[in-house]
Amino acid sequence: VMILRSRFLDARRKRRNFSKQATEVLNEYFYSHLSNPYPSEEAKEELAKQCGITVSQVSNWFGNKRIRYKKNIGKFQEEANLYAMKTALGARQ
Amino acid sequence: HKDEKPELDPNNPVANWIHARSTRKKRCPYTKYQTLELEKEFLFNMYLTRDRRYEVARVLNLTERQVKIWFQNRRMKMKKMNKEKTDSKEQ
DNA sequence: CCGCGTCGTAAATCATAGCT
DNA sequence: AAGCTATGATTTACGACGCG
Repeated sequence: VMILRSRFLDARRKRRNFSKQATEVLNEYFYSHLSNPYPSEEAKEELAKQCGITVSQVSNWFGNKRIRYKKNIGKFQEEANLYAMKTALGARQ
Repeated sequence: HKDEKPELDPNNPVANWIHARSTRKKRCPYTKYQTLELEKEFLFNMYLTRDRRYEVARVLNLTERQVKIWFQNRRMKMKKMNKEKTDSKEQ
């Protein structure tokens, strides 16, 4: 318990980038809902659980992602194609 | 197919997103002094009376609308902080 | 109908983690 | 190691909707 507690406090003191896997999950949702990338509260909770982050952090991530994507779609084209392909392959099974 | 969304323009995915109106005032960060005074007022009471709002706005050179919105945002911030505190407490 | 409440968000900005 | 950029968080400002 103390370990978990101190880990939480440390995490607040020092921001860490999210794990590769977490970012993967968030990007998959983002690009597979590109025409409406606004997860419901329930969807946010599910994403938070999958990513091991809080719902607030999921909201922050989507807010940042939407505005940064919109501001420079070209920069994200490669990433968009990658995840589009990923979900297309995933949909086959 | 599971295309339940009426995709209007596949070439412009952003078209359907929420966009701020062009008339929206650009965000203008408040000074340390303004923020400090607003925090002091918030400590005094989380909700403004009409004449406190007028007075705070006058002293800080903000509009009454800005002061009103600052308090609204500040209450939401407090709520978020409380939630995080209680969330970490249980288990 | 008004005015202020919350909720969710846009957009700008802040802070700094982590590359190059 | 320094500088730079990407990334997560926070700060203003609204739109949508609710209540009295």
